Amino acid sequence: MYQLLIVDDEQQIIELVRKYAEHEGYKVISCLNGKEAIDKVKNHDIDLIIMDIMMPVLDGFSAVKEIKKFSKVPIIMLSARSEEYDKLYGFDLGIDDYVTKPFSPKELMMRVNAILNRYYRKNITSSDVWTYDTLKIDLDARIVYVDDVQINLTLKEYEILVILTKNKNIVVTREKLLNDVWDNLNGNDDRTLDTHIKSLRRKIGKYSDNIITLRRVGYRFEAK
Amino acid sequence: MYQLLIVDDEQQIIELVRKYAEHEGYKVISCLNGKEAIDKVKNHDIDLIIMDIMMPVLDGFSAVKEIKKFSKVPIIMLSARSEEYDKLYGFDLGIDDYVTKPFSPKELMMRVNAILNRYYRKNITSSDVWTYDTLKIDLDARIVYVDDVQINLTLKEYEILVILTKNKNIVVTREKLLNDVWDNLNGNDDRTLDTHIKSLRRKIGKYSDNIITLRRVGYRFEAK
DNA sequence: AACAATTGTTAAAATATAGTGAAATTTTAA
DNA sequence: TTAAAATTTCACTATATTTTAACAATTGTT
Repeated sequence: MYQLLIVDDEQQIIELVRKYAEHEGYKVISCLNGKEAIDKVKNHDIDLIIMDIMMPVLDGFSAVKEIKKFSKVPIIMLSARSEEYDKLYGFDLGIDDYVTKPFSPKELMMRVNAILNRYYRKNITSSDVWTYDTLKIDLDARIVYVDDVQINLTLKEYEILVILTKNKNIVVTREKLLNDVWDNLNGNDDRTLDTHIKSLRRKIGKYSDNIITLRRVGYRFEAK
Repeated sequence: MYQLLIVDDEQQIIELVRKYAEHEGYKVISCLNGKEAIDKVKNHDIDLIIMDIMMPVLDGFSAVKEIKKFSKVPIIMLSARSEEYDKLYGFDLGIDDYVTKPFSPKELMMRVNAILNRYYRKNITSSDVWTYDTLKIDLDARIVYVDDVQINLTLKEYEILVILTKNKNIVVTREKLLNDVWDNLNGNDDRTLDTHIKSLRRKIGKYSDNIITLRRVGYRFEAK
């Protein structure tokens, strides 16, 4: 479960966002200014910050600058349209997104979801077992089972399978696979990827048909 | 996928922005002055323009004035710092945002994202599905359904359908389709496009009549 | 109505792309 | 160092996709 930190000097805003965030299944903690926010990030396991810019004691900019020194937590900034908007320009603070006030809480939540998905997609691999029917991928142990029988995948085969299943029902382009599985992006026109797909398909047996080929695009792991 | 048009007489700037924009997943086309920009907007499916003001042949203001006559595409203007008069003038033209040079490409991208999200009211979550009656286009999975039955479209068919539905109730010229779906604009007088339209219509069955032919102009996807 | 211009239709040809299997090469582990 | 495993390469095959081309149908114009 993800934990959000909401930083705003208006209690009303905090409660509004809290309501929506909790409805989405997030845990919420909050505080009223940048100084408190720094403390919270130091002492809690925060997954994402929603921070206002104009606040007493310590403003959003300064807080972000400070937080970025010791944390990589993604941040969404809130700002009133005219004044603070321009301040964002010129600062390369590494903010992930920003939303101007007044905002729609629903849209804010969509952005929160998007960032959390994007940001933590790769980290989800820790301590998790991914299952589709009787295809099981133990990401900790790096073992794949089909019908409870362990199958031996090579590094490349395994990485391809993980990328495809992590993006189940989403097309993964050839280019993305080449970039992700292979460090060097060759202007690749040999059959390396195809060959690995082939051996992967052979090894996962009855699930080979779940790896759909999309000509001129890439592959998609199809899961109901 | 959104397509950006970058208009600047400095090739360096174009390449800088292109690099960031492509990294964000945008498709980029570019040109060097306002006159070319007008042509590009007429003949390509552009979702947002990033345009410099000071350019030879035709400056940014004149180009915007012209483009606004026939298109609602959102525009971000670029300009050298401290041209306050220019700034005001620009906003009068219905420009969506304004960035002064030198700018941070990351910040520019944030503004691009913000405008595209606001303008097209599209969510940035992972489930991007366009629906008209029982015609459903899952853009992530690249799957099209009619009456909940998956239909298989080739790359070209799919791209044509996406462009048409993205511009629902708006004419997409033949030339736009040829430019957008095919990289190379042949002085095309064969029946390639028609053939693809034909097979697309066949595949989408009862929705084939929603693709309206406009003689000498192009096609329009008609949605109530 | 006659004609020109444009788009629709069809099947076949041409092209592009992914799949395959074996061999060559590189990496890894013993 | 050597054998085995993993990976890449490559020629070839299979197949899907795209284009071509000839002709038909439709629409617009006079």
